[in-house]
Amino acid sequence: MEKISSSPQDVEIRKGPWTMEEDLILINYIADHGEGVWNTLAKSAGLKRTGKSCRLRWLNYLRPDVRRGNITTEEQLLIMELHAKWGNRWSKIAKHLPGRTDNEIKNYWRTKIQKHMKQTNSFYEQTSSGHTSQMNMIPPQACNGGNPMELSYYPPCENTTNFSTSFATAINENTSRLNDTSTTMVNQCSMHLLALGYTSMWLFVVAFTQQHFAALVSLRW
DNA sequence: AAAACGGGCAACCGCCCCAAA
DNA sequence: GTTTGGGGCGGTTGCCCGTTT
Repeated sequence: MEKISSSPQDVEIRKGPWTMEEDLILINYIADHGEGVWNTLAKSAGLKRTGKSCRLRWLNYLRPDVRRGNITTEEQLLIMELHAKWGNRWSKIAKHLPGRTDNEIKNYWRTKIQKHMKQTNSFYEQTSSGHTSQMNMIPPQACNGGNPMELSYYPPCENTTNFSTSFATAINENTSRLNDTSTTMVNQCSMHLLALGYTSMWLFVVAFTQQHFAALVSLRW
């Protein structure tokens, strides 16, 4: 597991899990000197680790304000809402959850929420064939600011109020952005019709989700 | 009891950005 | 204007451990 690699300068770099001794060295060094240039810090502290490794260990695990333990329901909803807004911008999302790290949120999303969404998708495939594909086809800019002309996969969202707000905002932003760039009336009309299409589709999605909300929430996380 | 499997999570990797030289 | 080094970030890997067969 733990391995030591050597560079041409014969500097041993440790990899793998951190030991308690290493943790203590890092904590004590930062307590005395504060966070500085991480590469320099690693050398000065006598740690045979890269600066990046030290930084990661400190930020994700050793920092005193790191919150450990289960993600609460409030945090869970916030993560879903912010992910709907920003996509996989984990560090940005983490800034809104005090004490939580981007790594933790990322892991949580991948292990819990993505799993749940797969369950939800299979539920829809079983109960309403034909609707699932529409559920998943919403504009990518609602989550990541992508090309409004492209449709892509996005998982269904239970928090319809928050997500519909962000989606509506995205539609408005997108429409105004298109207005800025369109040079002809024809193009503008086409873009408005496109946005209108998205809005109609979204209204359908909301209605459909509300109709099946009881079934949705009955699914275990 | 033991092997297989799967989930959770810490840690690493590679890319990108930015500031200083 | 170019180079270089540090930091930040998202994606991925691999180990540990509990559960299932």
